[in-house]
Amino acid sequence: MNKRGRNQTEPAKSAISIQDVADEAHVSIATVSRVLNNPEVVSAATAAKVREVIQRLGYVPNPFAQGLITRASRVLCLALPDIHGEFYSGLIRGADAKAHELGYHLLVSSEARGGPGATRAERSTGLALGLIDGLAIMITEPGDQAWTTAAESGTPVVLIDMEAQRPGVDCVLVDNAVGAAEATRHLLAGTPAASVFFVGGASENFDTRARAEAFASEVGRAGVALPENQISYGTYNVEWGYTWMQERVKTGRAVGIGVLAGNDEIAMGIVQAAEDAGIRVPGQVRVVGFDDTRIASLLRPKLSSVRVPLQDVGAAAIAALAARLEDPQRPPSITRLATSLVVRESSGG
Amino acid sequence: MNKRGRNQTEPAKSAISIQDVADEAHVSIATVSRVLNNPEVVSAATAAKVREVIQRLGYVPNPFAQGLITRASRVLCLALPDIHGEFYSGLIRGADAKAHELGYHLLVSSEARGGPGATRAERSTGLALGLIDGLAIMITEPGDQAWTTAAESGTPVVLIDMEAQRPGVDCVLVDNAVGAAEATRHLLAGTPAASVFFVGGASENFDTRARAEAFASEVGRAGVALPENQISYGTYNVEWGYTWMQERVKTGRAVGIGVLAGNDEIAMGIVQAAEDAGIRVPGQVRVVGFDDTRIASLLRPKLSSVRVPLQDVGAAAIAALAARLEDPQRPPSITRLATSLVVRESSGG
DNA sequence: CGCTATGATGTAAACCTTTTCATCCAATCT
DNA sequence: AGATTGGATGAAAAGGTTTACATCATAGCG
Repeated sequence: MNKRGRNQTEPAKSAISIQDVADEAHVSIATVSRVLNNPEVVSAATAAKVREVIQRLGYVPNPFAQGLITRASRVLCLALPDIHGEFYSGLIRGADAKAHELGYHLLVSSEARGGPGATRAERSTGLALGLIDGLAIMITEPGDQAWTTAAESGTPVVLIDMEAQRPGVDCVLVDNAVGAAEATRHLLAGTPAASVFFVGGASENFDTRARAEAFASEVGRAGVALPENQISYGTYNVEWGYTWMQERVKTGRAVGIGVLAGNDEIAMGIVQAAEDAGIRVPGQVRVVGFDDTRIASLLRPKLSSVRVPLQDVGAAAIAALAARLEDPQRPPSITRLATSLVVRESSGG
Repeated sequence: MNKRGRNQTEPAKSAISIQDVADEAHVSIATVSRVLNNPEVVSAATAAKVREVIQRLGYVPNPFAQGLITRASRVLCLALPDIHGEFYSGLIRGADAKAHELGYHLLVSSEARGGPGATRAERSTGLALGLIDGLAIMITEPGDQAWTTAAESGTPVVLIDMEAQRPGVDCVLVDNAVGAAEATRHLLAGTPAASVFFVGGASENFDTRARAEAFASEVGRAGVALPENQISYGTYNVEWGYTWMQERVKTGRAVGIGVLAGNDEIAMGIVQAAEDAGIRVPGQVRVVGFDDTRIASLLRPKLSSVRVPLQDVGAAAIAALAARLEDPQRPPSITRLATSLVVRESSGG
C-alpha cells in the first residue's frame, strides 16, 4: 500500500508526507495537493475525505519542497543597524504586525555580514539570500551597500529611511524635514532666532542631516546669516545632550535658549543638565526632542517631540515588499511618511 | 556543454545552480558539492578551480534544495507575547546576537495563531513549522499551549521565563524570587514591615506571582501575619502605578511607605503620583522597580530596580536550542538566570 | 607483473511538492 | 447512436542539492 515501501519496523522519524496522506485517502498525491491549493477543481466528496485524513495525520506540507518549486518561502527579512531600544523596537513591531497580516514570516537581522563568499558558516551568518522572498533594509549612512548584494541576486529590496531614494528601488522614507521645520518654527515663536540651537547625533547619519538642514533653513529664514553656527553634532545618547548643555552652563550661555534635539535621549540629557544647574525647563530653556519615543511622554516635564511614525514605517516597508512580490513589474514606489510636532511641556506654551 | 540545454535566447531568470558551476568547471555536481561541504576529500587543484568558478558566477546554494535533504534551515524562531518596549527589545537583541554568533537566522513572531488546520494563508500566519529548526517561546500565562503544536510535530522547543519548568523540555527561566527577596529586604531595612507593599501587574502572569510570593515570604519572615494584604495586582503600565499611589494619597496613607513595583513602569507611575502630591522620593516614599530597563537609570530620581538579564535570557534560549539541535539526545537542560537588586536613588540609601 | 589498497571523481537515487498533460467516464448535443 | 464536451483524477516531470555507491587510475606491494 505504501508506495515508498517504508521499513515498517523502524520508528518513522521523518514527518509524514503528502504520499502518506494520498495512500491513506486512496487518492493520488496530485489530488491531495489540489485539495490544499486548488480546492475548487476537486469534487466535494474527495476533498472532504482528504481533509479528514490531513487532519487526522496532522499533515503539514514541507516548506522546502514547496519552496523548491514555487521559489517562495513567505519569509521577509528586516535588516536594521541595531535592534535595541524604543526606536527599532517600534519599527519591528510595525513590520511584524503587517507581515502577519499579509501572511508572511519575519526574519530580523542586525548584521548584514557575509555575501557570496566563503564558507558555509560565514554565508549563513549574513543575509539569508535565497531563503527570503524579500529584504527591507534600513540604511542610515552613505557607505552602506549591504543591500546591493541582495538586489543583484534578484531579491526584491525595499530601502527604509533613506533621504535620497535610489532610482528603480522601492523606498520608504521619513520626511524629517517637515517635522523638524515645524519644531523649529515652534521654538522661533517664543525665542530669538539667534538663541535657537540644534543638537544632533552623528553628522554622517541621513536623518541627522535632513533634520539639521530643515532647522538651518528655518532659522536662516528668520534672519540669521549663518545658521550653521547654531548646529552641533555628537552621538545619539543622553550623555551627549548632558555634555552639550553643561558646556553652555559653564560658559554662562544656558538661559533663554531654545533647543531642538536630534532625538529624545539627547533632549533628556539637556533637560537633566539644565535641572542639575538649577535652570528651569521650559521656563528658562525650551527643549524639543525627536522621534517621540515612549519616554517622551513619561518624563517630567513631559517632553515635546517630533513624532516619527516608526510602526508605520515598518509596516509600510513590509507592505511595499509584499506589493512588489505580487507584481514584480509595478513601477518603483516611494512611500513618504510625515513627521509632526507633538507639543507637551518641555517647550513651553 | 550545458547539460540542461537551456534556451540561450531567453534571459536566464532562475539563479545559477550547482549544475552551472559544474559545467563551467568541467566537473560533476557532486564535486562542486564536496568543495563546499567536504573540502578535504577533493584534490587541491580541483577545489581551487571550482572555488574560482563559484566566485566568478556568484553561486549561492539553493536553501530549499538543501533543506529538503538536510532537513535543516538554520532558522530559529523566537515567539513572544509582544515585541514592543524595552523588555522584549532586550530579549530580541540578545537572541539575535547569539543566533548570528552560532550561524543561525532569527525569525521573530508575536503571534502564534494557526496550527495544523485549514487554509494555506492561515497556516503560514502561524508558526513556520517545518521551516524552522527550533522554537524558543516565551510563556507568561498558564493556559498558553502554543508550543505544544511545535513540540508534537518534532520541532525542538525551548521554553522561556516559565517559573515551573515542564519535564522533558529545555527551559530558560528567570529567578525572580532571588531579586524580589533582595529588594524586599532592602526596603525592610529602613521601613516597618507593615508599611512595605508590592504593586504588581496581572496576577495570572508567572513572573508576577513569583515576585509576589518572594515578597510575601520576606515580609512574613519580618513578622507580618498576613503579608498578602500588602500585595496589589493590576496592569504593567504607568497608569496603574499612578492610580495605586493616588489612592493612598487620597486616603492619607502615602507617607512613610516602601514599595516594590512589578516593573519599572509601575514604579514610575508611583513616583510621579508621589511627586504630584508633593511627597518626596525617596525621602517620604521609597520605591524599587523591576526589570531594570533603560528608563530606570534615566529617571530622576534614578530608579532602584531589580535587574533582569534580558539579553542573557534571549541568548540563553538560542544557545539551548542550538545545543539541542547539535545533540538531540542530551538531557533536558534548565538554565536559571538570577536577578539582582540595583540600588540607585529612589529607594534611599 | 599482477594484485590490492587508496584517493579522486562521477552516477544516480532520494528528499517532497506543484503542475502540466493525459486519461477516463458520464452527460449533453446532434 | 455517435460525437463532443467537461469535470475529476492520475501519471510523471521538474526543481537543486546531498550522499551512498560505483568507477577509475595510480601507487604500493609481494
